[in-house]
Amino acid sequence: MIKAVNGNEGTSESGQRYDHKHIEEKWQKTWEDNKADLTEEPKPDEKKYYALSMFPYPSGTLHMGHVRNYVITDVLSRHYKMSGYKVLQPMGWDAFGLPAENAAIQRGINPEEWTDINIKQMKAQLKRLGLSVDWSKEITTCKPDYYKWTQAIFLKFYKAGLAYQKEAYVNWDPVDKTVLANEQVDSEGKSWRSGAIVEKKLLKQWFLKITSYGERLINDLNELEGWPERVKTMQANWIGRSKGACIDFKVRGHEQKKITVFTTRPDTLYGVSYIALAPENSLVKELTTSANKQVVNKFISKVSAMTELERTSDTTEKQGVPLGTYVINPLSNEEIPIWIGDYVLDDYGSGAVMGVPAHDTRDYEFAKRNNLKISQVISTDSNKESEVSLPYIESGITINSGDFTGLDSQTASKRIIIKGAEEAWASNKTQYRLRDWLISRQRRWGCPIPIIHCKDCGPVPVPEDQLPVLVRNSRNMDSVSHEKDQISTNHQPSVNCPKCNKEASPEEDTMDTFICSSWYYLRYTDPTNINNPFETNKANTWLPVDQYVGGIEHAILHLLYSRFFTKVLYDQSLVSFKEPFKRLLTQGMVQGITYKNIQTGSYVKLEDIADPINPKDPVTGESLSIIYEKMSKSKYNGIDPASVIDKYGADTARLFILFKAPPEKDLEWDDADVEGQYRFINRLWKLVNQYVIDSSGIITKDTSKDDKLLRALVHTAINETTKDLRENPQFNTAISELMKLTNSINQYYHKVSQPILKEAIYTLVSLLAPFAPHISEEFWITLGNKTSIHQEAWPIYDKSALVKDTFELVIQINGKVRGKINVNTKLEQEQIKKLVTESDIGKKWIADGRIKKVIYIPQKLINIVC
RNA sequence: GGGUCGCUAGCUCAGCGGUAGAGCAUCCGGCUUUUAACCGGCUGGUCCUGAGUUCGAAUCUCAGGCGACCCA
Repeated sequence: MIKAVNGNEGTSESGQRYDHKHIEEKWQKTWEDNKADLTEEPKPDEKKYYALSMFPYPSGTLHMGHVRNYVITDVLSRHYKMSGYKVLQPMGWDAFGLPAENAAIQRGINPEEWTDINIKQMKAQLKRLGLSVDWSKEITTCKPDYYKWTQAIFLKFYKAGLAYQKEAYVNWDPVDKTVLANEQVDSEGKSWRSGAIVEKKLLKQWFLKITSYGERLINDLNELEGWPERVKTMQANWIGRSKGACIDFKVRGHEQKKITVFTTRPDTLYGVSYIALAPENSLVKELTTSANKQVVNKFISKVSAMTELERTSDTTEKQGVPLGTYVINPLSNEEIPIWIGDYVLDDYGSGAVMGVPAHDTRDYEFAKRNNLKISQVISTDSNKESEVSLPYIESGITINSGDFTGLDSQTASKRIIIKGAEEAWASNKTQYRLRDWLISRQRRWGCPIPIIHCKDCGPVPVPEDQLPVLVRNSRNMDSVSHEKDQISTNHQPSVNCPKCNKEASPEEDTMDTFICSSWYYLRYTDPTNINNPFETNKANTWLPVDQYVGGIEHAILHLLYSRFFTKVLYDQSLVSFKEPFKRLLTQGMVQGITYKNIQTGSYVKLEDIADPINPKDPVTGESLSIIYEKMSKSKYNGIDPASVIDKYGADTARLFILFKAPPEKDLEWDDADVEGQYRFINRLWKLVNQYVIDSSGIITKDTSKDDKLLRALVHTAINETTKDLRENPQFNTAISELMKLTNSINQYYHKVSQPILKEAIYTLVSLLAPFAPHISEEFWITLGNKTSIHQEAWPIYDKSALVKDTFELVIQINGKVRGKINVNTKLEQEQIKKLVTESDIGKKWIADGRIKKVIYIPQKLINIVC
């Protein structure tokens, strides 16, 4: 169905200068009036394309990273729409979170009003980009009509046993004053949001059982063919599957007690010289002899003050103290001392490790420091004990291992576990690094956890017909402190227990905002449903997302959580797919030029620099380095999208950001290149308008010989551009093709017949449409069409257009290019060989006519070896 | 330390067994309503290094160098 274009478009700007402001405003209004971007549901025989951008936090200002993200998604949406697909391209707001709450606390503003104002601002900025987003699907996670369903989904998890409360040592962010999930703390122990070093606190918190899905989350990565390899690797590393064994050590003198360790190297069992327990391990107290009690307690309190990073880092010294008790090695019957070590964590594995100093780096350091025995049990060769330097952590051949000596590591491990299984002290075990997802947040501006705590019944879910549990006190959040203990004294009015009806208290914490974003892509398919989070049919129609576009910073966090949610909903038969995002594109950063003083580390504003070619620090006079870094206020290198659109228009901004670099790479902002794109549009403007003038008066010429050449170039451009938009999108090369085609048309303009020229111009405008939607629409109308270019069909590649009568044959003699000749395509290899040997080039380079071998690549080249 | 990805014209990147290319910038010429725009044209490359495979390597293999990111 082709919609007629209404409005004031009948008057084109033909012949005048390119006025981007006027054209873009006109078309944005026309599209909105015509509801051009409403989603059409695909009929059973129609193909669908779900193009999704990671939705933004409504900070109020659009930055270049957003622009890049949404323009990429829009180009794909527009292309697939022209290619006959029914397309869903929605947009929404990840609207709960700290900036609104901090604004509320600091300035006494209502966080909801603050958020609404920001959304309004950002939406207006977004609309200037000319995105074909269907705004009727808009969702906002902080609105009750959305978070009601976040709560309903939480209760589904709860009822399935996937949400539970536990007292544990958790990551506490002292700046944002809330706990964090493990995924939200980086490898340096810093909060992903505030950058503060997190502390450990013992608190009772809500968790989601993501560990139950660890195996499926890692296995199904294999199905994600359209994901970047590095994102899959990062997720696999995060989940951290290791296959090994559990081994029980009996405690001497406590025959009923045993210590279980997990190890990936059962083959080193003969080399165990100590067992190290986590200081928090519950066995520590009863296994400590009275003589050792004092040092052990002292050590425990020392460790409790350390961060996880300090305890496990490679660079810190491994410390520990002995308990004074011993275990028995089940294989060698040797007595082995029990220690506690700072590098052993209680919540990983069983909170105990077997120390094999000869074959593990950290065990080696620990043994060296504490004078423990180091016995080598693995070597490269069964006879050469001294050949390897310790610690030797590779697998190899067992030595000094009793009945298991002389085996390779793999065989030894297998046999040792079999023996251990027979004697009931060992078993195979797969261990994951992934831990359960801590979702409680001690914040107000988040989705409330729909649980009521009753003294008699314990935690009780809020009945579904009473959802949503509304955000509390949002009107005067400024008056409320956020320390957990102070919130308690500032208690909410009590509620009644849904089970026993006695007085009870509501859960005070809110959910991690990553919960809200773990299912939003489903809500887009059915955003106004008042009975369910979404209708299963609708979700199954549109999902999985065909192309997801967003930043690499969510490689683990959001993408892992969303995959987890999808699998849970799949298990509850609410969706029919196991993975939400078929293809993922992680776009690179947009970087701005910075002038940095390397000595002082400070950044200098461009306006403070006298000579930008040879920049000097205005204070110290030192030379400044010119480097590109992610745009930010503190580096004075930000470019405001609004100012670029004002000056050059959205089409130029779109072309620049797409052309400058492949989508997954970082992009360096360069004003000169922006102007280059603006000039490109101006060249197009002249070409199209000149053609309109000429075509109205010109009588069709006879078909000339150049027709074929231009037509071949046109269809090459169709083919290349289409390939660049499919499979592995490369917008930079696609736009480069459009520039080449423009140059070709100018070159052949006066040499070809009218129908061929028309095909070339029409094709060029169609191919341009997804990239520069406003000017393409303008061109289309200027050319005399009455419908929207965005409703037209994508040009179809005609392979036969590329068939030529002659081709340029490259002549190689002994693999070196010596010349080229024009050859009729009908000639066979023998005829060509004759032609070449008799040519001037052949005569010159073929010595004495002795030809050893001829390699002929049809239509391309001939290589004569002599 | 491990993993992933890069290294091609001044810059940003294509090409991934068969003549090394595009855009921008530079330079030259033309034109005009000359602090500049536009049009046309020319330059410009040990394809990071070394070895191997091949009739032929930017492209495949191996080793090394440099850089980015992630994990430890």
